[in-house]
Amino acid sequence: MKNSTTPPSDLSAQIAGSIRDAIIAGDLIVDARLPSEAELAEQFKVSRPTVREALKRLAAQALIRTQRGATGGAFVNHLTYPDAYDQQITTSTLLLSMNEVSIATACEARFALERACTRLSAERRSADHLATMRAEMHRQSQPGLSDEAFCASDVAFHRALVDGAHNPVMSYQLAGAVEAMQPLMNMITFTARSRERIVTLHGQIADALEAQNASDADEALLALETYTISLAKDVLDARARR
Amino acid sequence: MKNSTTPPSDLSAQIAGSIRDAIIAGDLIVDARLPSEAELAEQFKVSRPTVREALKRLAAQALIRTQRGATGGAFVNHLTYPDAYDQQITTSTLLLSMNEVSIATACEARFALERACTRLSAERRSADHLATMRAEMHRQSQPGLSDEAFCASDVAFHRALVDGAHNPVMSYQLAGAVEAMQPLMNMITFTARSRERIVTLHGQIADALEAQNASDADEALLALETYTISLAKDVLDARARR
DNA sequence: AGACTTTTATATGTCTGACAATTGATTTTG
DNA sequence: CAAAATCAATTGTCAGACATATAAAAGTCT
Repeated sequence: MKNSTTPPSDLSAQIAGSIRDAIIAGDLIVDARLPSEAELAEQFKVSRPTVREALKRLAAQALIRTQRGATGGAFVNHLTYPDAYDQQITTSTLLLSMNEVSIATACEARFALERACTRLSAERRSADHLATMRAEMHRQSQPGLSDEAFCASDVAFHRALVDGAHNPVMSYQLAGAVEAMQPLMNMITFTARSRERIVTLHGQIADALEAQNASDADEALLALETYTISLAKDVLDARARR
Repeated sequence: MKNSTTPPSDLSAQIAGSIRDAIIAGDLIVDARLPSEAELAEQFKVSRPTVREALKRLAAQALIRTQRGATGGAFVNHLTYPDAYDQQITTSTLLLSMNEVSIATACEARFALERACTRLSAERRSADHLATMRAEMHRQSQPGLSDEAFCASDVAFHRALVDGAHNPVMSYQLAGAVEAMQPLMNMITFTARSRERIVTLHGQIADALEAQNASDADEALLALETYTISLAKDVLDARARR
């Protein structure tokens, strides 16, 4: 954690850094109101536009929110899980798309992390989660489903698996891993045959969780990982031959 | 992933969203130069300060970088792993500190995710990673080490464990989980006795990885999780009695 | 007195116009 | 031809102004 230092230039970055540090250090607690832009400008000896640029930087990270009006101003934001999800997903998606991460590497990470949930999910999954998983499996079985819709349903299935662990921190961490994969997965064309196999494996996972059998779920996830990677490999090979 | 919509207000947020979407969609590739601020202002029918606020938002998320001078401008940034780490850690730290996440929940998530690495780490760990782990264990054994330094060394140990999996996506995902725990861990006072126990468990983990025995490493990690949670519980109980 | 309306103060949101600083490209010069 | 001076384009910063939203205060009517 050393993102507090800023290069000598860029006053707005320095100011944003100062305020961010104050928030992280706890000097500014949640819902505390920052001084007005005019006051900040005076404090930091800069103009208001510069202060505003700094505040926009913080707003982009969901660290503060602003409100207009008489009692308005910039307030330290309560970072909610959905806020954090969004950032996590945006960052992860871009990271994968800009770093030539192979599908194999991404899949390996994703399924390894998902397997981390099986113990807890097998123990704690509620009827709700099982129902969601079954419902998504049903959707995945429907003919005429577009590849994109199939992938979206796949994500929903796995989200239910992860959420079944009833650990919000884990759900948050894995949201990025699972959802960021979607653009990569969308490159794959799913045949009727491959969909059938995937749904079968999903069924095994759901069954194992319902029976609270973590190791069976692990095994099915591992098989799903292997199968997904082989599907992706086929796509890439076909593309290379072209 | 639905962070593209923006509330009707806040022109700079709308513009930032437009550009962000263009980047994510691939319309703007890495290192592509955006139009100058003046041109963007004309395109979006707003003033330059408004455009600048939008660009600062994107810069805060490391989506673009700016350069001054004749051939300067805003360029689509190559999001590197370190960039992503920093954001991940900042977000995770704030999320934990602002949502009354119990130490037990955070620990559970962290160790579950770390156990996801043991299979791969046991298979692929290099001599380098093992050496780092041993070195950190040695540091942790030194008397007179502050609690903070002990925690920092603990983080380094676990980072080596995670990096041993040789999967950068996984390292990135776990950087947040491990480092974000540090502020929580810093609340714990480590006695000589508890340090000894932790180092022993670290030794078991390192030994298991060296022997490429994943399940032993799993077991040691589980024991470490249990022990860490019990230590934290003691601290909280003591604080509650006060 | 109490409820509704108007005013007012304060804050952010946006615009205009200007100048400073940086930096690559161009031109000039030795 | 090479080094130095100049130029041009672009971001960084500033000052001042007006627009707009919003809650509190003041005023007004019943």
